[in-house]
Amino acid sequence: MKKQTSPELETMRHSAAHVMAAAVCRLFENVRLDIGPATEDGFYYDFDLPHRLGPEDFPAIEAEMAKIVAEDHPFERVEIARDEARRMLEERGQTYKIERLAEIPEGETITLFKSGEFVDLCRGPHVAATGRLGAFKLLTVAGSYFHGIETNPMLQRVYATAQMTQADLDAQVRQLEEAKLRDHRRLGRELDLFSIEESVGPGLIHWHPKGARVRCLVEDFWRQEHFRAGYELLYTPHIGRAGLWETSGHLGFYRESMYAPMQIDENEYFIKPMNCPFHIQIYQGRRRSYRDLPVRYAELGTVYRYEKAGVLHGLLRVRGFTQDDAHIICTPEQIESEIREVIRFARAMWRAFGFEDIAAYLATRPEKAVGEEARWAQATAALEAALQGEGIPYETDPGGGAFYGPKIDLKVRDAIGREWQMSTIQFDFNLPERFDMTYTAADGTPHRPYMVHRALLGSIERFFGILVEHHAGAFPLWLAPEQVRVMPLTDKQLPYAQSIATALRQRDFRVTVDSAPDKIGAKIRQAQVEKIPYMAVVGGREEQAGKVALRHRTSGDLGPMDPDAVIARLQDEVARKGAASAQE
RNA sequence: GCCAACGUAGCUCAGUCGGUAGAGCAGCGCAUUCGUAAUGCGCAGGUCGUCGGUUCGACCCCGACCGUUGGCUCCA
Repeated sequence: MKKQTSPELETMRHSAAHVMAAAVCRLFENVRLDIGPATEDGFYYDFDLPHRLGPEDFPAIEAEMAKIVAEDHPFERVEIARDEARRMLEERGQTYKIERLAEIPEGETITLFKSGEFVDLCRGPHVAATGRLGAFKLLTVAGSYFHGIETNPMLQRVYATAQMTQADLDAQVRQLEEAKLRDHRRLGRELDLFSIEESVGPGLIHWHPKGARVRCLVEDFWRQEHFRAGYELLYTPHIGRAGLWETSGHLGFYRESMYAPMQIDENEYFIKPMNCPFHIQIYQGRRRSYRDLPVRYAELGTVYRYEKAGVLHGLLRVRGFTQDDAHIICTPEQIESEIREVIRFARAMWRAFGFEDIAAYLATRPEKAVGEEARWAQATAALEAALQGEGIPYETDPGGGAFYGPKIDLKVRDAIGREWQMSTIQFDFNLPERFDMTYTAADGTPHRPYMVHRALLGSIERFFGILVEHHAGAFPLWLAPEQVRVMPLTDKQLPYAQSIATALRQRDFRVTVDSAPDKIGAKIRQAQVEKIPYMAVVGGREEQAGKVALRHRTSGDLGPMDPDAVIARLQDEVARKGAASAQE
């Protein structure tokens, strides 16, 4: 996957951030600056000032920026000694900048950038002069902790965007509008897929019939593919005793994400934030031989995690969700082929759902880690070899792994170019130790198995949200909650319409009949709004000929067809799954 | 949790200066039986997020709480 912004654009955006900061300094008193980088789709600048910035300030700031652009100040790069920089910042009361200065490593050249009266400690680069900015627009203001640390003071961050030309900016605004139309929260309500009820609680999902139907289809497919790939499926409880979570270590380092315990008889129980301890119990239920390995346990396990109120977001970030979890327990000899299988599996799964563009991130051993170095090395090598063997482009994040093992995260790109991380393949050197997991090797002695957590879809809730956005609510035929709507032109064709619906239902299609006394145009509009893939219009002509006039939601009128031909066409499209949807 | 904005009918939104609310769509009823994205007429629908305060009087002003949105942090 390639970056979507060019270095020129980034430079221009960063320069725009300086201009915005300069404008804010002109308009308000006592502005202390932090930093103003370019981002993937714009830029921001963090300030601390007594005035509370709000959208009502934007027109003035934008106007001042336009003035600075018109003044066309050159961006002047000045190298400066550290002491001198410090003195200058102290004079100006730029406390955040002084801290930033202290973080610059010894020996690195310190530079300032001047544009008119505005001076900022900055590495650059910048455009030649403030007159060289493209089109820009302020977007929102948000709070942001200095350095992103909660105990630090909160700064005011102004988000903005900039493009080389006004046309590009307009295009970006259109793209934002497009994303808004695809928003799964909006479509979830409009298409009656799911809801979140204030009376029940935030972050808790209610699947309505249509959403539940899609989920069911996703899960059926998921189960079928897992059996085919040699997994065993498990169901495990939703709660477990405190002792279990002590052994697993969750109460030690994960407690703030777990819900308060409940007292049952004399014991404390916790609702599960993860499925792993239960799977391990099943593994531990009897002695395991090397001949039993690999063990592949999979579960659509619903877990509950406390998420801070401010981070909840539709289906993408919730408090109760269903992981498509699996644990692979295997010998050292098996790990490479097992990882490779998982990657293949993930890719096939994504393809079925219409996602082709995949990239990977390999995260290696952090400073603080458990487990022997040799195991880390072997596991990391296995992950890398599998990525190379499967020809998946990847970036390495050195030291980015969890303390308990290295991992690969797989990201997919959706229909409008956004990247989503869902699959994760994660070694765990911690739990096998804590639970003292073993298998008996060929030599009769106990050995410690390797354990891998993996999720393909991530969470069913989140995956469903992404699926809705990817397809803009127009599910491919195999997933559509309603696949065909039969529409009699008048009441006279109602019995014939029913017979067509029955014939399709007998072939397992999801069909309804629109028997409302509306005109055909209104029925079609309704079905289009509901994003139903096929409409079967039946009037007097069709009834006479024993046909239906098939209409597709994007291709339009397909003309009269024999019911058998319709069935053959739909069966073929269902069989092609994601491949079919890509053509739409 | 923190910063900011927001919360009016099922949905989208209007509501002037403080004098207890209105539209479109959806719903329901009646009429219409129609050829590929909206047939007409009528009816009904609200503790203005919740609680408290100010006021003769609060959708409107103030406070607290709940929720939503955009961020910060973290992640599936």
